[in-house]
Amino acid sequence: MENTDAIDVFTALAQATRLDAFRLIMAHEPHGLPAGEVARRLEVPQNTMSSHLAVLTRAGLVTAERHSRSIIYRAELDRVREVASFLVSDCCGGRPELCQPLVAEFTPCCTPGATSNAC
Amino acid sequence: MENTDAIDVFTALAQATRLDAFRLIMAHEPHGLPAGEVARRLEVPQNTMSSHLAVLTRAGLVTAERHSRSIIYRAELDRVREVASFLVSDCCGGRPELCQPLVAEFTPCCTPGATSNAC
DNA sequence: AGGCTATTTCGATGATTGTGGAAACAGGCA
DNA sequence: TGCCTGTTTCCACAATCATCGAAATAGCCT
Repeated sequence: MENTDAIDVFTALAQATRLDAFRLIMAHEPHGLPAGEVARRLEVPQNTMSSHLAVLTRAGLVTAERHSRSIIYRAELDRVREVASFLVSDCCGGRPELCQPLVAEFTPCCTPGATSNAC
Repeated sequence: MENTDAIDVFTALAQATRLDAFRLIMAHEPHGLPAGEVARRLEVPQNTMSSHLAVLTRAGLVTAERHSRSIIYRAELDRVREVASFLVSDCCGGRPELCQPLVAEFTPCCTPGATSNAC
């Protein structure tokens, strides 16, 4: 993940309305939620919410799919995982054993293909 | 973790210089790095870096400790874990089995006391 | 005390961002 | 076609933020 991608993600989540929107959308995985419903539940005008959803979309945190007249937004949880891994990727100067178990949950032991908790 | 705490963390990381600074400090765990050294390595004036480090500190992402004339900054990786857990805490409306394995690395299986990968 | 180094605080400037009214666009239905 | 609903784009204003020169603070040394 590029540095600028991570900044887009953090910028997207660094705003109260957007953070609420993302968490609301995430709470509705895997069904998703239409844009207007997000605006209504958070009591924000539709056009304001629309621009916030656009920021979340550009950051890769949600995806939009048209369904008749509504546009359904769904969370991209892989993106969260990517950015978390990015943050701790070169922790401790490449000697991860130094900062275990702080990063234990982010890196090898739970990723697909790992064989044990012993990383 | 409060909603506002998460926003402070994301705001702190949503800026190129601060993200670089945090990752640099994290790369020097557990020894830490003096403020001037962070500024010098990232080629940023000391006072500019000082205000950025203040933001990171207020967000709880780093801690400062005076050591003679220098002020040593260290990363608070627990804070990263906290905010990651916060993000996925009510994923899928409290039915986490619906979005496994997306959140597998964040939650139970690798936390202290867990007994297996089978969460 | 005086001088030196490391760091922070103050203050001002230019740039970016959140917000929401108004208008435009897209799709369904009569 | 015309009308309605859901959503986005355009635009402008107020507020917040990043940057950095200058001054202030903190600590060590002679």
